[in-house]
Amino acid sequence: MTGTKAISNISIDCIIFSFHNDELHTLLLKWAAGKSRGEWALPGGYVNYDENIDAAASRVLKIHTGLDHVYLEQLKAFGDVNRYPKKRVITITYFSLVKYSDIKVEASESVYEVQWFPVKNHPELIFDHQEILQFGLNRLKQIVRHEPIGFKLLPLEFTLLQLQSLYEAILETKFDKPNFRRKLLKMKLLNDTGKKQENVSHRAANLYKFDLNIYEKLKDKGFTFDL
Amino acid sequence: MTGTKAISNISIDCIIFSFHNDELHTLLLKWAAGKSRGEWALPGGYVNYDENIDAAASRVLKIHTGLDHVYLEQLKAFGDVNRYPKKRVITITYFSLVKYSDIKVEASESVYEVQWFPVKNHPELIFDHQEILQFGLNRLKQIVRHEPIGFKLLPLEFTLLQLQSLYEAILETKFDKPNFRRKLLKMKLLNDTGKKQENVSHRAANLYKFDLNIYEKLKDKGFTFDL
DNA sequence: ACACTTGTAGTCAAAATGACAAAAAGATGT
DNA sequence: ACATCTTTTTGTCATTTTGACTACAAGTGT
Repeated sequence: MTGTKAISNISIDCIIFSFHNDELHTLLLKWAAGKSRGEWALPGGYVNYDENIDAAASRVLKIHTGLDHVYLEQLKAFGDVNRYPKKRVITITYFSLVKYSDIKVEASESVYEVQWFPVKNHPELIFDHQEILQFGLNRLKQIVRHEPIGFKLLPLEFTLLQLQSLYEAILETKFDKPNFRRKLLKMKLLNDTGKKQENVSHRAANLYKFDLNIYEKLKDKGFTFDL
Repeated sequence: MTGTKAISNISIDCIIFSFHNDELHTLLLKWAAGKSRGEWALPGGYVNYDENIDAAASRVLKIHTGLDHVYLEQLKAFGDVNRYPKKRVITITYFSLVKYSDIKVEASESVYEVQWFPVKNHPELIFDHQEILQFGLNRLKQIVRHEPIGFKLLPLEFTLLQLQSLYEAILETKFDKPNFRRKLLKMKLLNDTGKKQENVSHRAANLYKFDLNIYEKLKDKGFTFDL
């Protein structure tokens, strides 16, 4: 409470998910200073006294990705006594879904090394961050099946196969292509843009757009997105 | 850090759900001392320095219900700057599902008045507790549809109609009786106890028991409980 | 014996699902 | 220009699931 504005025992950690190369990725950073130099960790920071925790999470996210106004949702508070070795710190974790193309990873401060890692193949993480990431993955699996948020990981316009690959990566299953297409189109949540894929060496697929408005309307009428 | 073991800026609040009289209820308590005397609130308390947050939640739950080893899950951390008027306190909320018959409400300390209220008709709550309760209700709606936890609100042995009423209360819908029965029985998660209802002035219904073991096995094989 | 209440079984058309087959649309190479 | 290859897109079909009912069964209470 002297010069610092930060609350010393409450931190924020963010899992930042993106999807590219047919794999789900998460953004990790390597500490360049202090005792934990060289260790990989989730992006994080402390909550300030005059700052709501959601605002703190947004700030942390912005610092590390440059992004604002992104999907960001609280995951869980982790507060085991010894989760942080130096002192008792409870961390409130968030997870965020971003479009890979929106982020330029090299733009971060020089103190950190920042890198995307496939969630199925990433370096060891510091403290309880591995547990946090695992929890986030499970939560993502849950949510993605019952709410149409997968779209936030894709470009605005996408093909049905991209969408399918996304779900296959997250849910760790395979779908039948014609059936997946049928199911999604029947929901009427996708708008045909009329455009087609470009620069592919085969028949170009149609590009679709997710229509949030329609979804909101259907939801009011009792519709629930499922799988 | 002098005489008190409590961390002064991190609290716990619990939503305790139970089901009776065909309605979902939550346990509230009235403060008997201090500035907020006479106001209704969710059961809560502070986290101790040497205590994991989950343990703190269990302790709080036990203090107010006498119950141990109950379904208890973290809901969300609430941390708006001004949520608590006196100072900056972040509260980590939990929700619990208990069997009504397991709890004797009058057993609590004399400083509090403790009472069950239907979630659709309860007094005004202090601070942001109304928001917390609302969030908990929504979360319950979500979870109950995709995981078989509704059973934790019922006696060990229950009739299909009790189960149906429970779901109707939580989800705020009506189901067709024969269809609901068909669906649930097809899941094979209910064991017929052979016993029947007693002391009812009509045909006695069969009593069933939820089989957690079978559920775990099916889940491993990819089964998901749905609605 | 009768009505009354609630539980339980069964019917039936419509919709959804899962497993395919086949046609269509480009791109590429000869 | 043509055949070939790849991926998209459209269809088919048997099976399962759903939703809306009807009918029957088992008890109570009069």
